[in-house]
Amino acid sequence: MTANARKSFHAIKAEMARRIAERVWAPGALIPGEEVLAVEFSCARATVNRALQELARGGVLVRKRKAGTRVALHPMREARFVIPIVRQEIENKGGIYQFRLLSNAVEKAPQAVTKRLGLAKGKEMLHVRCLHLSDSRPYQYEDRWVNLDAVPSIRHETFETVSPNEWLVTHSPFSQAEIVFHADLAGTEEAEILGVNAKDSVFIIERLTYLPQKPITFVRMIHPGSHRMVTQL
Amino acid sequence: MTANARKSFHAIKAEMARRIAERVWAPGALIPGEEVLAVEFSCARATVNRALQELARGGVLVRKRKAGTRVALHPMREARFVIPIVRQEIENKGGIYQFRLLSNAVEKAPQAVTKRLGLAKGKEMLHVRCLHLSDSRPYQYEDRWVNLDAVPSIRHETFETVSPNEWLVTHSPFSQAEIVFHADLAGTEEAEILGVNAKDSVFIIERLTYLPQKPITFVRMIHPGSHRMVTQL
DNA sequence: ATCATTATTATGTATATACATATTATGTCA
DNA sequence: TGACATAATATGTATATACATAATAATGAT
Repeated sequence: MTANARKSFHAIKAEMARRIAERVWAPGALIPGEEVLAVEFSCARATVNRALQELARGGVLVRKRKAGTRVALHPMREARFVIPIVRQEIENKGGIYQFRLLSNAVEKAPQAVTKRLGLAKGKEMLHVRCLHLSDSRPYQYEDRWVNLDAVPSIRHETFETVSPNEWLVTHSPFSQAEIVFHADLAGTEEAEILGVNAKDSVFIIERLTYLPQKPITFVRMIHPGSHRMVTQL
Repeated sequence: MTANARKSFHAIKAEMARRIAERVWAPGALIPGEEVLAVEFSCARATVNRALQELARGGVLVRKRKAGTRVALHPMREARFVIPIVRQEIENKGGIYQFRLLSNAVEKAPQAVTKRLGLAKGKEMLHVRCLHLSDSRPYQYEDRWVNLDAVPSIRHETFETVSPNEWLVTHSPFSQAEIVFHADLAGTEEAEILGVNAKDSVFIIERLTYLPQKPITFVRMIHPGSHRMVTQL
């Protein structure tokens, strides 16, 4: 049965992962070539190749042409966070989602923003601030600056029914993004909006999005310090 | 030239990404089937398949058998953080790495730890605390509990030259892990160790690692609030 | 010996083909 | 009409084959 069992790349990948986990293939060791493994697993080289490539992408193997494949010495394993829109995030956790628009105006952007986006100092941008609530309790304070040149149509949006977050997701694509996580202390304004004490810790996610050569938006998403971002790997 | 240009799945993937970004393929829309695309790009279906699968994995496409492929409506794009060992992280940033062992003893683990790992309350575990420095300045305070049943050989390790982090990476594999990010205020002890003021914000990464059915270790990695985790996508 | 050139080799990718599988659409019978 | 079996279909995967590419090893000329 095992001899002629269906040899899917999943099974092969799993078996190879096991060998790595159980040190049959030790860290740093060179593992057999694709041809050899294909014979061992009695499958096509392409199948082995796919399994190996996925493991390499996961960071447990390091592959180099001609040099061969070896077990990663320092498994810089990648943690993958899925970043959904806030509404989904809240609803997935079983909360009731609401949001409150705090302000929506065209203003001169502060230098911190224009600099990050590579725009001219003092540029007029759309500044939208809103609060996302889960079960009527503050969940995330969103402070967003939008480049009007990139998304001119946003100028006439009122954000009465749809949050800027969601509006942008469905109206403005992006091709590149930079995400930063860090911790900070709540300022008095932030604290008041989030309903926490000033000088409490907050968890901040900053996101910059671009189209090639065109900055679109800079958001600071501020969570109370109790917020937890979880991922499995 | 374009007609007979080499049609790699990379190019095809890029072109499809462009179409999605520029709304040629709108969010939620059904895109052509693999066969059709293969004809359009004049390549094999397998090549189109690979491009589509990678885009689906990135979260911009949603595929379902028989139903076809459509552009994700709410692109829950995944952010991928590579989590290297601290030493590498510091050295990559051009800093000089050092670490200081703060304590290393077998103790009864607090309930917060045993509970998270699914171990018996009051279990004896190895408790190792150390400080990682970048250019002689505190970078990360590592507070770790290790399940001695899973890694008995760690008992006799002194961690004089190699940090517990690195020791475990090279001596104990894991197959599953859970990672949590959050923000908090520094306690007096943490503040002193990290050289920051008590009640300053700190950025905390918690990691639990397991082998199937066997908890290995629980670590709290505490950074000064100024720490930033960055990723591109 | 040193350096440039060439062969070798392991991985990377493309292709045609075949079959598997999940899901939807269809049709049949009660 | 509704329940259930059946066909149709798009994606998913496996395979043999061929060639591309990167990196190393071997070779030869100076």
